[in-house]
Amino acid sequence: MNGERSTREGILVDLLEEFRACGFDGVSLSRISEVTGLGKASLYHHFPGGKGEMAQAVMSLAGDWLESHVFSVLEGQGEPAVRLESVLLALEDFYQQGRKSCVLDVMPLGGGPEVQAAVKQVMQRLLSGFERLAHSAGIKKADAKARAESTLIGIQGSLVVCRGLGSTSPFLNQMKALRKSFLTP
Amino acid sequence: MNGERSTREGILVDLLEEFRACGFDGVSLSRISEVTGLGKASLYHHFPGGKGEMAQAVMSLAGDWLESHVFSVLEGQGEPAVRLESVLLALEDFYQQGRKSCVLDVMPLGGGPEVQAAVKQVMQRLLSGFERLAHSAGIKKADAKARAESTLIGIQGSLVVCRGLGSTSPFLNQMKALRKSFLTP
DNA sequence: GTCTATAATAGGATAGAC
DNA sequence: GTCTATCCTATTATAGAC
Repeated sequence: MNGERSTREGILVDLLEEFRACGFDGVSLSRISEVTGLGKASLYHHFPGGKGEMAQAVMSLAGDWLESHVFSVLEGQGEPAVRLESVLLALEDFYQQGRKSCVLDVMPLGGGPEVQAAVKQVMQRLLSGFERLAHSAGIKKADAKARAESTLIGIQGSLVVCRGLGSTSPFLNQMKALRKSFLTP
Repeated sequence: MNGERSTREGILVDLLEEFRACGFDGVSLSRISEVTGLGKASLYHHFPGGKGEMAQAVMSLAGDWLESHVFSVLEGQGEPAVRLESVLLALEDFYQQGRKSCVLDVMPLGGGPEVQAAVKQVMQRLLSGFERLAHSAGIKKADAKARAESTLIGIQGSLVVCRGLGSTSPFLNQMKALRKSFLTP
């Protein structure tokens, strides 16, 4: 159960944790009822659309978080190296050094068309954001695009491998590699 | 429904497709009954342990496939470049150029301890196999280890991104990158 | 080995009182 | 806004005939 009980925002924090830990199909309303401390009927008061709406709201929350911690930095101004470091620190925090899975990985299966559309949109924005960061550091367009794709792949893949191995080092190694080579010509 | 109907092997091929498309929690026995053309009771004849045993059997099938198409090559003899190409072709076929998800990604969530152990074991074997291939091409141990990890991450990550974007190019780009740089000093 | 039928449970969702 | 109680359906699983 979260600190901010009973507000939609407080519930959403719990929902995000559950959904990214178990995936859409792996989360049950009974379980959500437990972790939030709210009865099922109360959950339907906050999310009349049921589990599907909860999933969409979680994607929306993740999108908001990315907006303020990642997109705004990637698409903003300032030293490329500083912006990169800021984004990587945010990601390390969000994924808890590789202990937590990514909603972009676990939500599409079973999540319905709206969730899948949200996943696609977020991935595209991440790609263009990283591309822009690389480009603003003087890296040529085609190369910047390739680096952005490799970066998204590296984040997602390392989280998958961390989950499979029960280790955080693949993610941490990946972050290290990005620091070393993302902006290097 | 598969060609080899009613044999455990034939059923398993269908099971693999379902499980990797929907994940453990996303697959229902009704659905399995549909795609195999067998009644639920018949499924329990082949897999007395139910859904959990089916999942373990699928991991086992995937393991067998990897054994003959990937592990045996990575751990075998021959020109490194030839072995690499052989493995990459096998993977492109298995994942249908990026259209199919990997069980190592989608099965751990909900799959139970046995499935998770199988995932871990397979990932470790892939890591040591790719490391060995790199090492046999004259790449130093630490570098070979890092390349192996990046390779597994690249495969898993690109499949996640393909699924999210509804495109096969991330996976195909990743394969191209491996061909270009995995064995390059 | 496969079927029909059925049990037992869990899941998502709603009604209506407070 | 939250609760208890309930509904309906889907799900996993089994029994027993053929």
